[in-house]
Amino acid sequence: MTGPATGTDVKTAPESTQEGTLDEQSGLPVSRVLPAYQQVSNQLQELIMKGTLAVGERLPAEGEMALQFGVSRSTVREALRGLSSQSLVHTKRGVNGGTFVAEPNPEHVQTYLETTIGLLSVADVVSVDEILEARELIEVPSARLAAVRRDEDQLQRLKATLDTGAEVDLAADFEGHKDFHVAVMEASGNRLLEVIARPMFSVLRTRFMRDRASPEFGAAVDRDHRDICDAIAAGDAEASARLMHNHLERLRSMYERIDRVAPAEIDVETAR
Amino acid sequence: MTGPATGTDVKTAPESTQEGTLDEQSGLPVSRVLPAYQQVSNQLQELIMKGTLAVGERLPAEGEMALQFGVSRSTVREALRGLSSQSLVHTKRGVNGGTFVAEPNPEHVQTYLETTIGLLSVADVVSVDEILEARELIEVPSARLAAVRRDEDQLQRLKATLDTGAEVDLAADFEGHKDFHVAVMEASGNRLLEVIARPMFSVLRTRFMRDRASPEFGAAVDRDHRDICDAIAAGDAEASARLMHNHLERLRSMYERIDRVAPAEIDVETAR
DNA sequence: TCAGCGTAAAGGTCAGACACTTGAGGGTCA
DNA sequence: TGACCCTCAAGTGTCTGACCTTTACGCTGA
Repeated sequence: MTGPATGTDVKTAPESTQEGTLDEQSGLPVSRVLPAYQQVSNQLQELIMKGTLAVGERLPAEGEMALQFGVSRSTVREALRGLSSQSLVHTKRGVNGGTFVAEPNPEHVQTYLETTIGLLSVADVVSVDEILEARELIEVPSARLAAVRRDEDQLQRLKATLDTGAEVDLAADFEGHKDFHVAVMEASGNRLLEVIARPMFSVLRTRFMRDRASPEFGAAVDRDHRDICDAIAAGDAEASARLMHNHLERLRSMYERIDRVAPAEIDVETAR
Repeated sequence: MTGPATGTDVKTAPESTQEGTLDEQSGLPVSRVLPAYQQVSNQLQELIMKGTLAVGERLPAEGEMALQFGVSRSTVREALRGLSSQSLVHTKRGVNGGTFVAEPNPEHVQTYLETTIGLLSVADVVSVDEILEARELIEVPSARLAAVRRDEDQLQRLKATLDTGAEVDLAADFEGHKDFHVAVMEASGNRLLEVIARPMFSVLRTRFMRDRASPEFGAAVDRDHRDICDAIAAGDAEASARLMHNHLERLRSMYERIDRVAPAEIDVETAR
């Protein structure tokens, strides 16, 4: 079993700890000792990152870890809460319950990025323009890749996001619009890009509600989507990229119009 | 003041809670009630995201929150640990200490992404190829943007990453290589892209150690950097993009060669 | 064979106590 | 008057030890 904690008494190790802030001989606002829960958390995180604790492996029970680290169970629990909110571990109750090393999961990353980019955006650390630009940088080449790589399955799913016809209600329609872009990302065959791009959609969608968009606009968006889909289906990489570019330009102009009318109206739900 | 917690007794609200897993009528592995610390954490997070709790604002003391939420202090602390490990809050000890809503900070996001992408990579959820591809998608247009947007300051910093001459030791040299790419990202003027791209550098650097690269290779890399820098200085967008593309191709071929020799050797520190 | 029950292991929660940090305010001395 | 030190209090950090809740597993009896 080789318990993960190597009997390192946490308390007796306040030597070379570094904090989130500056340190290094300018020692002004830095308290030399990290809280015990931080140290425990760091040590466990390191063990996980190094692979010493394999994915899926069960950590010792909280009480045992407390003994091994030489701290109380509460301290261990606080450390664990931090790790679990980073999705590095997850816990199960009951017999055969315990704390397990979580398998890395893109969805968690997306959730995190969504809230974080959202916060960066409302705090104006990054502007909507920057998000739009980043989105374009990623989505245009993605469309190009999708045209070349998409398999039959992905193409079907892509088409399915358009198949809602014209008679469905607006809400579902706009959900479909988002799904379209997600489907393109998926067809691009690069999961990392997908993980990064999806949160951007969400943030933009949250910042601008769809209700501002006119029906004609919605129709234009729909047409764009169909054109892009056709290009991807035909395997025409350049056309896909070009059409996606134009499409995003259209969206950008809409965002800008909305932003002029109601600058930075936050948290209103839905939009494209 | 309006305490953030609206007196909602956590315990009396196990109704429509949803868990991270499935729910919705397939109720097999889902326990209906979220742990109290989760509920507290969720409520606080919502207050922060909605802006009800402003950035920099101080939350009530742990004991007070415990009263307001109707839970024990330990439960509140566990909730807080989760939030603080997501960098949503931070705590300070001493008089005038407490828990404060953290201002969104790109560095935290980068740290998180670095560990996460690293894990996704070693777990083979995303391949090195995908990271390289994503990097290229982001860095090539970034070079293009940098050529157009860079101000004098950024240009100086960019040049500074090259100025190490030829006589410095290898380690510093390779640090400089990384700095070069960071400087290009910075000159692109899009902080979101920077936040996303930097962790990719780090992950790649961690997966491949520099020692495998021959000296001639290092020289070639250096030449590439200088050429790119010149193009950016000249404001030649297309040349910048093209040169960056070629440069990344060169790097990719190196990564591939290394990977053939020593597939997936992890955590050896340094590389380009 | 199978339903039902009991049990024990492990996480979840609580209460209360004490230790440690650190800014503020006041007092002292030059 | 001004610099320094001391003390105090608020608030986080940590510990202890108890009890509750969840849940897989195995035993028991029909």
